[in-house]
Amino acid sequence: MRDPHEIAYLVDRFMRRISANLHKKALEIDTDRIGPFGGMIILTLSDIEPTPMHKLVEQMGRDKSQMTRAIRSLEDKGMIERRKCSEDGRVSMLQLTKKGRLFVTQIKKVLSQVIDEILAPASANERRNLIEVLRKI
Amino acid sequence: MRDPHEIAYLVDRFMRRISANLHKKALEIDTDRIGPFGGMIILTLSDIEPTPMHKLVEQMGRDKSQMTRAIRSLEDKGMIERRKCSEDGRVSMLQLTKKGRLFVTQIKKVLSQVIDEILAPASANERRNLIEVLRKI
DNA sequence: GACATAAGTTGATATAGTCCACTATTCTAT
DNA sequence: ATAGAATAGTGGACTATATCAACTTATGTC
Repeated sequence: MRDPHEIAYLVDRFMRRISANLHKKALEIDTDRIGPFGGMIILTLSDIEPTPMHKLVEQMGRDKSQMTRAIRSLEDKGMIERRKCSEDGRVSMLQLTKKGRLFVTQIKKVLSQVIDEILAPASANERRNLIEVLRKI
Repeated sequence: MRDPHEIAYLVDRFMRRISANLHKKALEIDTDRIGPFGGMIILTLSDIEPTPMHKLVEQMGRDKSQMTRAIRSLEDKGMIERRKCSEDGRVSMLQLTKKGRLFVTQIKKVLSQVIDEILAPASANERRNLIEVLRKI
């Protein structure tokens, strides 16, 4: 690695481009003002639901108090449902509502466009490798 | 690409791990409470200084008003110097102070440790490819 | 010189992240 | 069986980042 910080810089740029492009394109579908963080939660949830909150926190690497508030906001907007876990009185199980699931399909559509645009300069092979390495680490 | 959002998710995780690990290790050297954004600015600046502010804004993909404030804060902490450009009365030229440059060498040291740890599971070849693809896009 | 444009600043507001203390459960070891 | 540790989630206070629009000053253009 030539410059130790170059990779941090590149990854930051990459993430930032995704956010910026997504923001532009998602304005029309994000009628409830879910925002990027909310969108990320819903996407993650769609992979692992139903799930207790602490799993989501772990998966996303966020602070739990932050998650509490974000979840409540999404609940208020009708995207997420929470119910008490019967086996463990401490945990809330989270899952998407019908509205939430519909929203997920919309975000995925837009997101895949955005990612596709950004990855355009890379060959199919390079993309595969990129994803593989990212998974590994 | 199997899941359109997987890559966004992976990149986010990657960036987040860098930030979190860096945060832990950088507490001792960040005596002035520069913070992650400030650190990023100083690193970027070390590559392109001296530079007008709008170049920095462009390079980092941030909002210019945000940059104004961050720069002033770094100036107050003695990391950055700004002087008027003689050719164009509108632009401020930015460059690191001696203190700023010293700080850069410290961050780089810590950052390279962090990146190295995170990239540990990837082979040298994979790392090279990763960086190359990121540069391309 | 009138006018559009660009660099940077300021204000207001919104969103995200951090840290700590707290409650209510559940687990563990005696 | 129960005292004490650990875990899931909540709430408060605070800081850091981000966004957007209005504004000032200086440059370029016609």
